[in-house]
Amino acid sequence: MFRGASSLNLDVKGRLGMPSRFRDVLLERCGGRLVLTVNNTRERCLWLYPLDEWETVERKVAELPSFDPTAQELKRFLIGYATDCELDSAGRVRVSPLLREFAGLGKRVVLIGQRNKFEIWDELLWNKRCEEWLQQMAPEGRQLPIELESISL
Amino acid sequence: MFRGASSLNLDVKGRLGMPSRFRDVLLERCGGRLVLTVNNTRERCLWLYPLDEWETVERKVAELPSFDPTAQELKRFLIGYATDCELDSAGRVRVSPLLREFAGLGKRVVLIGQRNKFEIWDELLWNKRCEEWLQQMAPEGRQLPIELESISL
DNA sequence: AATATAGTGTCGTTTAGTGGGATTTAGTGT
DNA sequence: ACACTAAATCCCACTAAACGACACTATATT
Repeated sequence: MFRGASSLNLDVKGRLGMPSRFRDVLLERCGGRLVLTVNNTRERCLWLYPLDEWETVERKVAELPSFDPTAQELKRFLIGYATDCELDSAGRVRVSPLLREFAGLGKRVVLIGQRNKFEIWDELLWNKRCEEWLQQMAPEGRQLPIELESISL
Repeated sequence: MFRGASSLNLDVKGRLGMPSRFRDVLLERCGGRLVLTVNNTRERCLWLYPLDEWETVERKVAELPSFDPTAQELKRFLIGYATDCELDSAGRVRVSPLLREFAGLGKRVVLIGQRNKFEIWDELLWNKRCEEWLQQMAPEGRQLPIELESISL
């Protein structure tokens, strides 16, 4: 399972070097074959899946009801933007201009491990969202969803 | 279980020496393998878990509902920033620049034992918050949550 | 007072991260 | 079908940061 944040930069050719701690795992698990797509749910970032994991996700999404507009859109974006890619000899993946544009990726990006996948954010955007999140959390009387009220970490 | 506060400093490379009283326990319990992440709930500090303990926490967080925005963000931060680390030969852990920045850690930090985990604070921030807490606790008629009303210390 | 040990700083080696050039491939127009 | 252009891929090289080992100092302990 993937975790941890890394601050990285896209080079002029749009390549993103995966942190070395993930390379061996990815090579062994799926031969370095990955799928890069967009996250169109609330946040503007990219999702990076190992190929095998992607395939189960894709199946799940494909099976959503065909007449629900929300499901349709999810399907259209998630599957529509999904791009196969492979780690090069230096452990990098290429991020196409289309995907870069969608997520507003500049030179500096942040890679966030999220268990079965990674999220890729523009660094400025990520920092901005961090600030917003922390401010939202601050108020004393904040209403928390029921599951969080009682969680102990 | 971990208790007690220590005032320590990060060296120029961002390494933090664990107080010796914890080293043997940590080595024995989880081979010195730890997970360092952010606390994004109201306070700005880092959390340091023994690997085994972290895994149960991660599982709890991962199981939160996927469509609740608050739970989503909790997951994004807690798991997103979680960094595996290991005690070096001198009993130190490296704190990445990203994590240092998030928690505003300067040279002087405070390590607080909190039973199943540690908290790591910038010392100045910690002192400031201590003052604030002490002042908040003072008022006589302060409203306590129901669970605290009846606790016996 | 002498010894041990915790805490911290420093040095040298390794490797991760990144940039750049050369070759190949694909796309486009004539 | 061929040529031309642009982009993608491969390969090598450089730099800076991470890692491991060692050393020093101050505090605590016998």
